Amino acid sequence: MTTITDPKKRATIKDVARVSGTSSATVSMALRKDPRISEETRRRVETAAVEVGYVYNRSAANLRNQSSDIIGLVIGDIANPFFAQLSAGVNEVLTEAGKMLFLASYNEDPERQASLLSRLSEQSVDGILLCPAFGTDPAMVNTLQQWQIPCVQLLRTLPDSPFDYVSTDYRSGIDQICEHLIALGHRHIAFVGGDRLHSATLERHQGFIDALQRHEQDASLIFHIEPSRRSGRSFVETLRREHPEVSAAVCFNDVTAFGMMAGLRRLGLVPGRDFAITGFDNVEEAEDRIPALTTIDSHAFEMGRRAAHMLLARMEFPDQPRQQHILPAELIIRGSCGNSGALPSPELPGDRR
Amino acid sequence: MTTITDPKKRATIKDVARVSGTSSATVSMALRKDPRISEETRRRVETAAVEVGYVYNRSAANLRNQSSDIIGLVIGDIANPFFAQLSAGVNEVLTEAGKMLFLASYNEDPERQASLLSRLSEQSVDGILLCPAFGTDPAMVNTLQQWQIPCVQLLRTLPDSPFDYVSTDYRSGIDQICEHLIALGHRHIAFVGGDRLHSATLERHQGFIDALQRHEQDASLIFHIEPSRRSGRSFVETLRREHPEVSAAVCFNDVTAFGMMAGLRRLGLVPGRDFAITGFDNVEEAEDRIPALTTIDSHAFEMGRRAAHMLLARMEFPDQPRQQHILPAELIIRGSCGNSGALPSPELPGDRR
DNA sequence: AATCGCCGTTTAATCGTTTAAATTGGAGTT
DNA sequence: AACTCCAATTTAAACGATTAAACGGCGATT
Repeated sequence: MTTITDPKKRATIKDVARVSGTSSATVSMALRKDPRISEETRRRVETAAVEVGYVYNRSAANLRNQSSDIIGLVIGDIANPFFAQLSAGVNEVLTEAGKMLFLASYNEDPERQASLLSRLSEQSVDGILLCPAFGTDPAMVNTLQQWQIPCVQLLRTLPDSPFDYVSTDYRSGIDQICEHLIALGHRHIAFVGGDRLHSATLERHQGFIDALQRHEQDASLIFHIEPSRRSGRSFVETLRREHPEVSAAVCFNDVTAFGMMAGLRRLGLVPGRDFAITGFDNVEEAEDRIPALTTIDSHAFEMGRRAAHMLLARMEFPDQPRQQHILPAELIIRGSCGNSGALPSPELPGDRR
Repeated sequence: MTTITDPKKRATIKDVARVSGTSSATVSMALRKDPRISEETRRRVETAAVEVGYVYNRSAANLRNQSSDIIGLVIGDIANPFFAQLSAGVNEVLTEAGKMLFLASYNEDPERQASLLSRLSEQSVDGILLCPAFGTDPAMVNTLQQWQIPCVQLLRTLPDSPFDYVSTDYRSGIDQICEHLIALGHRHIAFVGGDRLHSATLERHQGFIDALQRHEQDASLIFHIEPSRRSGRSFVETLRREHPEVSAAVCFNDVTAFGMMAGLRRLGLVPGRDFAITGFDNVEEAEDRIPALTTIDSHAFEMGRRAAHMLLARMEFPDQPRQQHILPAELIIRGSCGNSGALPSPELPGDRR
């Protein structure tokens, strides 16, 4: 019914101009509701746009505007529930702000990270949320600065980074956990998990060492296994064999703790009674495990939201002073360390019979 | 040291042309290693590009090429570990193919889905991976077709959809589960979870009804609660009160099953002994729960990979016949239904004392 | 009646890359 | 010497939206 030049190609503002009897400039302004265009013309343009099935071409607009309304989210692994939660928080804020999200998951490979970052700069993304890989080339910081893309860093630091930063207080979190375990009477505590020594690992180590030394305990039992369920499970045997005196394990994160709990059961030990286990993150599963896991809430979703807000602010005011926000680590005491009032309890009715 | 016109603005092929003493066309071709450009010139161009800090401008290239090397992944909720796994699979294949990934998570809101899809078309994405929301306007299918964007549908069907499709055999999965439960002697079985009646829910219902009717059992106990941990947990009480005869629950997914297991414990019941529970998905947690969860593996990661491959194929051959791939549902028998040889077992050593 | 101002619209240049077509400079043929 | 051919490069025209500047028309002012 309409006069589109070629049904194969998508309609442009010129087509809309032709059908509405105006010029392309008018169409451009009308569609963006520029007050300089009269109400009446605007309506005419709008109906014409619908009629020809006009679809806004952002590539063209981006080229002209030197911007894209796209944000890049650069993370280690989207399959990790922690990052997934974080992404959901980021997504919520950015959707509201009308931005699209590039998911750049580099699988903990710094080279892939580098190529993803280049790609983002080629796309003229308006901003980057970066959780840098362990092994990131320190020169990357300069490169990012040269690109002049607003950037907020997450969870892991980089040497001499000038970027805004959002994280959880890992050090204090682990410190609190250790204090809790020491108060419960544990005298031989191990730290388990964290094979990549980025800041998120080192800060945990620091918290561990601080607390143990404060109480004049041995802080040398740090084991660098991959922080996963599988590794946690198989590591238990090694730990029991080589360090039978250890009565409590501070795990890098919740999944490592779950793995260790399973490993203990396999050896006939009951976590929370025969051995204390703690986690970090407070994923959903932590609450209804048996025993429920004592852990630190790291507020992944909220952190994603914060970081996104911070990036939007940085985009608006590129020259404002560097922002930094460390979310407090919140200790959540449940049953996995025993003697805390949570064990034995109705959570384990099966054990009673 | 170099002659960039304005240090504020990023260098273009023209800058590279000037510095290398060639033309912009030569630069364009040289950088893409077009064989028409001599080896020597290419090298000259390449060093000049590095010298001026040239960054490829994809907005410009996209405009000219009418393509973007971007794929849109449209899903319900990235925080859902199932979708997170799926995304990881998609990401793996697409990264390898040099595509970027738009994460479009619509939070189970069909309107947000619609606006995300428009946005994707505006961006001229090269393809879309769509897991459609419950409540998707049936006209959306036509709209998508008009946009002429290659599209692969995931997990959920749409009426009269012409798109390629990848999913798991939900129906057969639930059917197998029911057969298993019936063989174990259960005579009053409930289906729990699935508040949105998209195909992924209806197919499960169908499997449930098929199997139960085949054995002349009552197939009417279908409860439409939100398929989450929390809902599963609180639903147990209702179920026990209103249908005390029910001895087994077929859950919509694993997390609902975990919730129900926790709910049972709270009532002093031991899942796998006093009541049978099954899940769907086989998330990591299913394996080291106590008791371990009998479930169906739905291969989320692999499904993501498949869908991505299918989309790439569709992009290459837009006119090939419609592809469809239903991954077989694989029943994994563990301890949560009792009497299956898995209970009592060394998995529950704590109970023995 | 001439001038000014203003509103609504159009003209035309621009963003940076790609590519069909034109051009240049040799080498090879007759 | 005049020709063709070919390879290597350049010219110039797109792609579609944006926007500064120009324009036309009309009412108000002097």
